[in-house]
Amino acid sequence: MQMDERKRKILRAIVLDYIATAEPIGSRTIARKFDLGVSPATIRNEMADLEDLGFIEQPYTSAGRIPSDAGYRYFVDCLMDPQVLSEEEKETIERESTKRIHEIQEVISHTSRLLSELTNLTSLVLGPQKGKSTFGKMHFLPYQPGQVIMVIVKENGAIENHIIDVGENITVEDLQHVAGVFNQKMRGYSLGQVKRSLLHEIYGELSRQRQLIDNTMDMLREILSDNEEEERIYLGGTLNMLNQPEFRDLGKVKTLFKVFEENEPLKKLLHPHHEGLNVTIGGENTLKEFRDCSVISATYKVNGLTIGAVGVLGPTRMDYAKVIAIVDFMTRSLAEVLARGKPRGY
Amino acid sequence: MQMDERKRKILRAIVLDYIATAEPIGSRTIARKFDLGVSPATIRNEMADLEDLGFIEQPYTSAGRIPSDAGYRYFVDCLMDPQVLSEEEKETIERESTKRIHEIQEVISHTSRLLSELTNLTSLVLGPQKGKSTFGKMHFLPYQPGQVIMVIVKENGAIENHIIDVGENITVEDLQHVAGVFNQKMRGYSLGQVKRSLLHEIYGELSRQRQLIDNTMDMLREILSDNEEEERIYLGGTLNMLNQPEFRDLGKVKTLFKVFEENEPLKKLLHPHHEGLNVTIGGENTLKEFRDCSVISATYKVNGLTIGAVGVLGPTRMDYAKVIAIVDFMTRSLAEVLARGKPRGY
DNA sequence: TGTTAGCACTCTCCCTCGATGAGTGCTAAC
DNA sequence: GTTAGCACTCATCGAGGGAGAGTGCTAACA
Repeated sequence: MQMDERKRKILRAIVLDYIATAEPIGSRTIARKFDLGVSPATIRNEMADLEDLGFIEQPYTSAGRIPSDAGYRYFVDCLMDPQVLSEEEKETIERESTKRIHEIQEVISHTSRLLSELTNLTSLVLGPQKGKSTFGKMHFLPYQPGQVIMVIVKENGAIENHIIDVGENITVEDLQHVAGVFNQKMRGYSLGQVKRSLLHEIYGELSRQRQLIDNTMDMLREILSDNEEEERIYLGGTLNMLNQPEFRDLGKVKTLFKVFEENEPLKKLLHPHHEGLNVTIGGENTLKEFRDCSVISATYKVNGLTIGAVGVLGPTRMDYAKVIAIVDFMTRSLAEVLARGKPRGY
Repeated sequence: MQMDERKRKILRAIVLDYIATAEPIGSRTIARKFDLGVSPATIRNEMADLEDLGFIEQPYTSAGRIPSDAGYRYFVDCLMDPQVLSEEEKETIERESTKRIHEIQEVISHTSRLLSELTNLTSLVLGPQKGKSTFGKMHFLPYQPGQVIMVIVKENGAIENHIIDVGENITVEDLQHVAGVFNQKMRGYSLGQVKRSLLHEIYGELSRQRQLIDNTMDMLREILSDNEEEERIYLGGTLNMLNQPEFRDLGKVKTLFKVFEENEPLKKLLHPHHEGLNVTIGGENTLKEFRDCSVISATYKVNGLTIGAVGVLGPTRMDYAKVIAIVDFMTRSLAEVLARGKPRGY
């Protein structure tokens, strides 16, 4: 048995209606709502075929049909009318993206909020991967007696400062000397790359300031370690899930929200199978908690380099066309923002 | 009608049982579970009195009784056995608090997590109020061509850095001069306090670096404005609410979680009526969303100065004795941690 | 051969009804 | 003042039945 034009039309009708109403739909209703020019009986026959093909299923005997994961997949791949955003929506996104932005955090939280507001679903945003956390330059500034501020500029432009104890009898010259040696020896290295020999050299040149060096190295270790914290995924609009009829069950809500508190599963959800836009439907998700959910995700690039991803999580019964359009537009807008005014910190 | 010893015993039994089971309790069950030496009928009479006094109520005719807000209040004020934490619990808290802590953020998130884990309720933590954000000292460091890093040390010890554009033709001497003037004129002032005359002076002395001054002032305005962001309340264990039978209703969950997303209502919840430990029961909360909830909150001090507050939010039917003990112990532990190794940023 | 009308059948949903049981308030006896 | 007895109330639960939506099958039709 093969798909023909009429079967396609009927499948399309079923998916569209189910997305809109969340109710199983029967042959009679299809005939009434969608003008297919055939009687309910004919539609019934076709529906039996579509069920054999695995595209639709019945929650129970003599209920209407609902799309299966495969049905949604076929719909997304072959049946869906690509949608363009309304001017209003485009404007909302662009208005946000023209705001001046200082910190990468702000970009992420804006994006996340916008995505969830526009889709009424939950948004996932993976910020730009930090550039390699390699040592750029170091400065010391006076702070309290016995303490100095160590300012580290990484090669990716991020700046961090920490206070370190130096003891009372360190002079400004000592500090300048230490900073000078570090700046000369360590530029471009991450801490993992600092070889023993290099350490040796540093300790050799700075034997007098032993304790200062130790403290400095401790801090550097912390700052330059590729902190996995950075890969945190930002969630937005989790409460929107509560509005979905498929989450009327408190147990489901609980397991879902529990997963939201962890980072790893979300990362898995967002990590793309390939570059560009991904649609993952229901059981295609590896995690069983999300077998009723779909994810539309997309990576974004700056200067031809993929640096992050955004996504939208919703029930399998989501408005794919619309969400895809939003995610697509959003990644473009985001890439633009990042390319234009490179915010600090990545 | 007055409370007597037997009425007190019965009220205590009702509250204790309802806290444990979340089920209305009847005279027969009280007689069976609690050995009061009187028959159910006697208890019934007393319960009628307690209802007249407003301490208990019936969800519907011929159901058992449950404590009213006033009943809980009487219980907390007069009937409750103060509880001491188990050694195990004390140890858990103290183990956490001996960890070395760098950032105030970490202290807050630890506290929040611990509180919600120990109580199985939702925790609220208001971090130490930042000290006055007055200008301490300023440094400039080289960054990119045309940009410098401005490092601001506030008088409360917090350090922030920002990048500002300076144009190509600024020399190191110019920068030093600017920093010098600011350091001399502005120490100890918050931005609101910078008088026109002072600004005048600064502009007068630095007329050559007009643009740099403008940019610097912009940044300072941002950094020194008493950012209300700082007063954010940290929530922990919000999901614990889902385990409470009183939130089996999805509608309630939704409104509750919606409030959780805002800051102002939570602040109101936590802001103490008086120093030390506060118990706010049900309708005593001003917000209607929390009329089924109670809050145990407490302020904490460092050097005799109240600097923040923690709290636990749960259904009115919570184990007051235990939660009070935990919150109390926690604030002490927190004060200790903060007094010992003063983390940066407040 | 594909399409359609008719029809019996199935299954959920919702309402009603009665039994059950917990708990009460009242009364009268102790 | 306390207690036993009793009639009464009301939520909960399960069974039963009607309504309604939808199906699959069959036979007639183009």
